[in-house]
Amino acid sequence: MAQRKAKEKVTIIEIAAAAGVSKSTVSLVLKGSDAVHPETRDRVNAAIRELGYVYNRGAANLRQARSNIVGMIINDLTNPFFAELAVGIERSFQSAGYVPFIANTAENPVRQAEVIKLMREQGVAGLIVSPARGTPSDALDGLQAAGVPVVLAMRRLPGARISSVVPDNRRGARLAVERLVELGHRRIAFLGGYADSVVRGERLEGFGAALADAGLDPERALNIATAPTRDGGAAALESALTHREPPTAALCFNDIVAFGVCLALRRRGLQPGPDFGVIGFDDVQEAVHADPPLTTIAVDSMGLGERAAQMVLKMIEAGRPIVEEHVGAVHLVIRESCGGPARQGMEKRTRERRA
Amino acid sequence: MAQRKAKEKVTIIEIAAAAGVSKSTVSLVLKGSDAVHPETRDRVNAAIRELGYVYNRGAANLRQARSNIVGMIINDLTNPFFAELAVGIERSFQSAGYVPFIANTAENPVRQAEVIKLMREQGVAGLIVSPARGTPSDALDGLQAAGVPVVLAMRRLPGARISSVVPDNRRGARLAVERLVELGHRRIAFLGGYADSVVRGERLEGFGAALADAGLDPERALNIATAPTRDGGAAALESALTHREPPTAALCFNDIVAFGVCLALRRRGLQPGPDFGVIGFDDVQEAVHADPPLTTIAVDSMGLGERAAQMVLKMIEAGRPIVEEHVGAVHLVIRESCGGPARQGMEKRTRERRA
DNA sequence: CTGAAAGCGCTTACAG
DNA sequence: CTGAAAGCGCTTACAG
Repeated sequence: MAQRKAKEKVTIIEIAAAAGVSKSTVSLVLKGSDAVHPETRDRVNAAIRELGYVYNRGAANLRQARSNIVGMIINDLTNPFFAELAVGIERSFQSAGYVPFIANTAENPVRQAEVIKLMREQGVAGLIVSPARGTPSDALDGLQAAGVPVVLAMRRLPGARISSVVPDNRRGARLAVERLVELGHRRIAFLGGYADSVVRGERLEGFGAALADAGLDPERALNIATAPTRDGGAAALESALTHREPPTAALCFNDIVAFGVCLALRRRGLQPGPDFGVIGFDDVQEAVHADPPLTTIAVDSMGLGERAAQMVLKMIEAGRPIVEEHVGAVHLVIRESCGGPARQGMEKRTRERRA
Repeated sequence: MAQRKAKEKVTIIEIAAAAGVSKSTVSLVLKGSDAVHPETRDRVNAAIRELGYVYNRGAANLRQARSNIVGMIINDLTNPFFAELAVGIERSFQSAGYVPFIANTAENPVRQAEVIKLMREQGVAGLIVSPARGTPSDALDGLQAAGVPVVLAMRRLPGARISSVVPDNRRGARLAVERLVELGHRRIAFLGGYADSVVRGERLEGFGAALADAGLDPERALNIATAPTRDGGAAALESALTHREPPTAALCFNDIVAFGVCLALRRRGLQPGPDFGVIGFDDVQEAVHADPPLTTIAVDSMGLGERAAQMVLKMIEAGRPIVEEHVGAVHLVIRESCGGPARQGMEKRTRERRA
């Protein structure tokens, strides 16, 4: 019995006794109230140090009926793009005095449901979720109905009335197409990504709109859906090139797909850039080191994470749900994979924030 | 007041009333006790569903004096190598019925100390930490003394009596050197990584021992410490090549450094592999897609994560600290960057587990 | 500025 | 198999 824990747990009662005050006073000191005499405060703090007191947040939260823990649920933590989102979120919450907990769903909606339940049982004050693929649009309804602030990050849930923070996918795709058109391309394909992905839908929309604005027919543009992987990208390119009117350039669903496209291109002896224009999406860390360095649409995932956290914080403060959609700015980072001169300046601007 | 939360919180008291039983019975149902009459159980469960009851883990943990939350503290979540570790840990804990929470320290020992404190206040039943660079060896002493199971992952803390799960760095380095020697190299350098890193020390030890076994003088081998980054790798290579007796191959501190070395090599018109042997360490996801595909030492980070979780679980169950060191197997993955024929078979074996 | 008392939502013996 | 009572470690009015 005594060996279970090295020490008995010390509570505010012991602290109160040691400092010669009441529990209430200790509690006030703990929360930094200035209604306590400085000398008393020092005495209490000394006792806390001496006895090795550890604050019990569970007990505090129970009484307070509000917790300082917030959660974030991420679809794929091994993907640096989402890991950065998580880090941005974490940072904002931490500096606001909240305790952020991260959970990973590995793109599994079932696991996601479990994690949501757990977070709720843990009494989170708010939640940010980057939903797993295939998340039903009512997955967060229970939480919302219970008054827990929720915001969606990176991926919207069609049909759900939930705040979201997503990059401007349409505009990003448009910027890419405009660049390609500027370089003289007329047959531009959209390559890779699952057909049912909401994000892909948005990117495809921007793609089509930009094509139309350039006087090109979106209907005739090749649109090939595949897994959002390197292999998927390679397969998409192969398929595109067998077309009777093969494209001369492509906007890829994301950078990973673009890497696959470049790979397949080189396998065929074609050089990404001069021989076939390739533009990615996301500007993952690898993009700048790829061969050739990838032209892509930069999405500031860490910044979006911070924004999402701020939205949750705002709702917690307001004490009521606020539904708002934040669409984050994106910009074209010109490197070498789309042909034309690489402009070092733009690339620097994006990368420096990492340091 | 009524608008703060959409619903009043429903507790087991309401459930008990609705089901016509006492609180205790509801509690038993909640924990799946089989001492409750099936019919009663169903009645309680129905009430739970109808009233939208949410279990309050904080309250439960308070009374139980044991919690089901476990924590993991990761030095750099944006590094996929560590993200995979986290995912492995999470998976094991989850299937054991624990609620794992992840926190990121961004290699900052100060932040790490805060996070440790927070986790402790939250009442974690156990903790896994992949320590930030520069973590003092007594950083976890408080937790340990309080009887909280702790295990170190990936990085040991010299001088601390804490369980750890780390890859076999010495053996990995040895395998790499043996391969290089086998390919005919005699002047082999060790490139990159911070000089004060414990991991680097271990890898360097294996490097030296293997050199000695091959009849080469470890003292004469070039050993250049730099930041563990691409730039660091490139700089290390440049510096190595200016040496009066330049190496013909290198074992790099990790894969990222190796990428930098390859980059610098190509910049000089040298081809990694045929012209200069390069071996990395870790086998990050990028390694297989690099140009050329990187020969490296595979470290199963997800597997190490699972192992670390099991150790924590074991300690929780035992109710007392157990100090043990697990050294995870590593193996050489031969690709193209070290010259010689690439053996596809071996590579496959490593990669398939990801799927 | 400080103290006594009640209560947050559960679990845990202990009766029955 | 079920119920009444106490208690986990805090915070919160409310007195003084």
